[in-house]
Amino acid sequence: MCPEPAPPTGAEPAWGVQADFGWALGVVFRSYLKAANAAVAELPGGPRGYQVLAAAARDQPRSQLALAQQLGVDRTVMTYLLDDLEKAGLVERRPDPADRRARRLTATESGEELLCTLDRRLRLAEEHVLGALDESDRETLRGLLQRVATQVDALDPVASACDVVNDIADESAMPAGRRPRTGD
Amino acid sequence: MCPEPAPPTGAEPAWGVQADFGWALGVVFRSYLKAANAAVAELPGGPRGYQVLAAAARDQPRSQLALAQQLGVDRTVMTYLLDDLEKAGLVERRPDPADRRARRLTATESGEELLCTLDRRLRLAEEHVLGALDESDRETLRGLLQRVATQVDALDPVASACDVVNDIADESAMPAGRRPRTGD
DNA sequence: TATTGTTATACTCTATAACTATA
DNA sequence: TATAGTTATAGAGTATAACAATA
Repeated sequence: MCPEPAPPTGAEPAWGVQADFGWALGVVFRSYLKAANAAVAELPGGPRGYQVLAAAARDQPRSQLALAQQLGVDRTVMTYLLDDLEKAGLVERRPDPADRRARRLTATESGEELLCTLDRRLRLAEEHVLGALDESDRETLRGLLQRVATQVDALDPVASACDVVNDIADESAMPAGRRPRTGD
Repeated sequence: MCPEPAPPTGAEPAWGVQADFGWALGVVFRSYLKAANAAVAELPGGPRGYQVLAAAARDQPRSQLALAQQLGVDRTVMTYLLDDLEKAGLVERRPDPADRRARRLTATESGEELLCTLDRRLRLAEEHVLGALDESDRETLRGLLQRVATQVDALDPVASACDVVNDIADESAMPAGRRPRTGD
């Protein structure tokens, strides 16, 4: 009395959770995160630090806040991240001549060098995670993820996907008597 | 002097991070996580609670520990999760007749009902996240993720991907003078 | 008055260690 | 002695709120 996510073959034992999108996405993400973590372990801030460093080197963000929003982190976290990266001599905070409240971000030479190395390692980590696929399928997966991510990011760089579910929650009938704090 | 991830077209401003696999994967994952969070917000333990409930209903795990390992969570976390789910009357811990240390897990009727509803909502959340793709591309993406996840999960249900990077770290030349605590 | 960035504080999540009851 | 489960404690990561400087 519930269509169950329909296991691919139906013969294997212990399917259940394993058959769904969320599970697969989570496994792949955590696996990549683990590899990426190891790849950039020496960098203050880990993978997040990498994104900040990469943005500083290539996007030359106009302010800490702008970068924080672009990466979907709190602006206070950005402060800590930059403190550590600057202490390590990888990025610099420079005053914005146009707005003395804001700070421009740039990568030092040392930062750019390190970024090169990290890029190479991350590429290897990525290929390790995608080990199950041949090059053609990897390209396809990368492309599809890119399309989804781009749209999601365009719709709402950080939040999104959340309001929708409020509608979903209203639409779908609850098992009666169980409908706790919605504003939680 | 560094091959840079090669922006797709090369004309757009502010590419950088946006062009890489890790970024796309992270955006998609967080977006789905947010939607899933909202979809199962009323369930103790959120998405993790859902996975436990689903496993209890469909896999009938032989022990808490077995399920914890299958889901990649600490066994202490499993205790908290089950405490809350049991308190809500959704799952039951029953003594394993074969091993009086272990507990069998089953979903209550109330739990199965709720699971139905949540499955439906998660399906909607998933489709919302994949809004950029037509049905055919969604199938492709699901299939590819499934293949990658299955292999990753088979190689190492929890860890994996980590040792590899130790090799990577050795292989790749560091910018000299910068090679902090490896055992961190 | 609103905004950028910083600091201090509190909260959540997760992991660690110690304990029990079984095997 | 080793294992399943629980509990208590500590740590990392994150968010909240208050503040200073500037717009």
